[in-house]
Amino acid sequence: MTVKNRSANAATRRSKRDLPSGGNIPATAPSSAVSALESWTETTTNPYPTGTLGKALEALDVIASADRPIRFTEILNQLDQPRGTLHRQLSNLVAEGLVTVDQNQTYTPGLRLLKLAARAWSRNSLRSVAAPHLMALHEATGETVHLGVLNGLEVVYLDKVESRQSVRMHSQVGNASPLYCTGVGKAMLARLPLQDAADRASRFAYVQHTPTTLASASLLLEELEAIRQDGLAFDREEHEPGIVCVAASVLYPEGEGVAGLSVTAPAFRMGPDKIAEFSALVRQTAQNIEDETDARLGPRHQE
Amino acid sequence: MTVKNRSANAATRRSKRDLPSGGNIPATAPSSAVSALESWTETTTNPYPTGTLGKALEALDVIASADRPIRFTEILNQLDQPRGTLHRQLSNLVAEGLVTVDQNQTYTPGLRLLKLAARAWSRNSLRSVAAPHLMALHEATGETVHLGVLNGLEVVYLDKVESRQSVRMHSQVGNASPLYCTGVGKAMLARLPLQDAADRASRFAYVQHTPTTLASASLLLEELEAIRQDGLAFDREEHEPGIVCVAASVLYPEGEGVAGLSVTAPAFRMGPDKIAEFSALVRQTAQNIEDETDARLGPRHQE
DNA sequence: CAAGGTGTTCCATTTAGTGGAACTCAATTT
DNA sequence: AAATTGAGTTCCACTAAATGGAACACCTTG
Repeated sequence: MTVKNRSANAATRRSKRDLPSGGNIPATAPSSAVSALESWTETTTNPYPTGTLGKALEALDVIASADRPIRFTEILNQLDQPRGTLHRQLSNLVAEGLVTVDQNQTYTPGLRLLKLAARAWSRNSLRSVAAPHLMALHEATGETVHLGVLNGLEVVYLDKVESRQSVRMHSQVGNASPLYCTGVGKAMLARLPLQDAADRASRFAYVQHTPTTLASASLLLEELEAIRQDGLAFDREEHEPGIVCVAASVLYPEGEGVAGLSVTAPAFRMGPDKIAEFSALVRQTAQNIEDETDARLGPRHQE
Repeated sequence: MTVKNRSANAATRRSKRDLPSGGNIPATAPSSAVSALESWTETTTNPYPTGTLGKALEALDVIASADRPIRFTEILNQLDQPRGTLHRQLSNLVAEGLVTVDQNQTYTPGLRLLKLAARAWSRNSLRSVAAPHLMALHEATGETVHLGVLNGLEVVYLDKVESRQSVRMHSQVGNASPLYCTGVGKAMLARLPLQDAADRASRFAYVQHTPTTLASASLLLEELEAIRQDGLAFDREEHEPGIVCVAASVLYPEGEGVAGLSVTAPAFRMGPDKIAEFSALVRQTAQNIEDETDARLGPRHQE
């Protein structure tokens, strides 16, 4: 076979069929080693060979990332696979309901994704434990409350409570943001083992979203130290201009590691006084959730 | 190789590798023929060979359907595949972030599902066109408003606007309910070609959720006729006791076919007078959304 | 410490995914 | 109207990759 320049695949496929390091299924994000699972978080091509599944998901990712129904050839161009192959993969995705085609041969994410995610979400234990606490925090502060979990180099938001929900209702759930410029992100980073936090810190792109966005690993690490001191992280308009937040981390024992929660508000509504007031509430809420997840799992914890 | 009684697989695999009927990728749910894609909606094993992908998704489905983290063997029992095979499939799912394992070797749906679904949802064109209309309908009625789409034998809810969102916030988005006992479901069925509606009607299980649940295909078809007359469907406590709703269908031209929307409320708050009042609003809202999706696609519609 | 169960790894076998090329069908162009 | 391009689909020999039986760890339990 002619190898051409199929860089992605060539780089991807390892010798025969060995998994990350020996084939053992690693507990997800063990929060100490740089997890094998972070791969798909980044924009680079997945470095681990998951065979057919990986290919199919690459296609699915392209379709999901497109901001409109996307044509066959566009997908082809972004993936550098042979036409025949891609076509069959798409057939399969369509047959499985993960993707939808309409008459104009344009592809859109399918409803099955929604169904799967809805079940996943509603059964997520951290989320369900946290929900009432988030609600209480929202009532106490009157501001928007977020719950997020650490995922590679991102926060993925699991839940959100806001008053003026109106049009942008579910906007955040399932969304992902960088760790280095969000309150929840920094709170979670600070909770990681030092080495792990440093590893991740070294891998961010440090896109300057606003004038106050942290611009380098060293600045970030310095701030993490402060966060460790009092258990609170702040977003000072670092991600979106005019938006500030107070955040704290939650450790939950079910192996997936670190989560975080925050109260977010426009800067004009949340001055130093309010921040001080909310800080205690946020810290307390994080503690409550952590206690409850601990309790749920029972005292089999110290073994 | 010894074939054993691997019924699922045996029944699944067709001769060599032919797709549903010749291999052409069919436009999803063409709302006339019984679509190939309904398969995964039902509980029976997927009758189409999607090879590895299909197998992996079966496993994912099992994990997502479980109401708690599930162990390896439990999955194995539900799937009837060799241990080695299942193990490798799970490895792949984990490596791709679709599934998460914790220390106790229990499997949970992964965050990637949420991310994918969130992107799918936020970019869904029907949903985004409909959102402001749903909002308006909610303001006008003060009651909960749903948007759902037809998917095989189910309604999948795409959006929801309710006032007392509190704890059960996103509960419905992505959820699926049967067609025959929901307002949206019946409205959509009535909008299908007669033959198609009859086909589907013959395939429901007709579980008696409440005393008023329609109990047979003939009863359903009769009611569909009435719904076609005035374009409105009603749920008279047919799915949940004490809950009624008024629904109408929306045809949207992007190939996926039929959708529906409804106003839902407790029966005591929505008597005959209110129903009459809301009926007009519901009908009008459906019309508005339909017009707007038409307009969006431009007048290339009659060709 | 044997017995049973559960999870993981190995490897020869063969299935099923691959991908180059040929084909079809439109929409353009000459 | 014939010729050209380009997008989507199909075909099929080739081989990579999935398979699955069996052996291996590692608990837990009697």
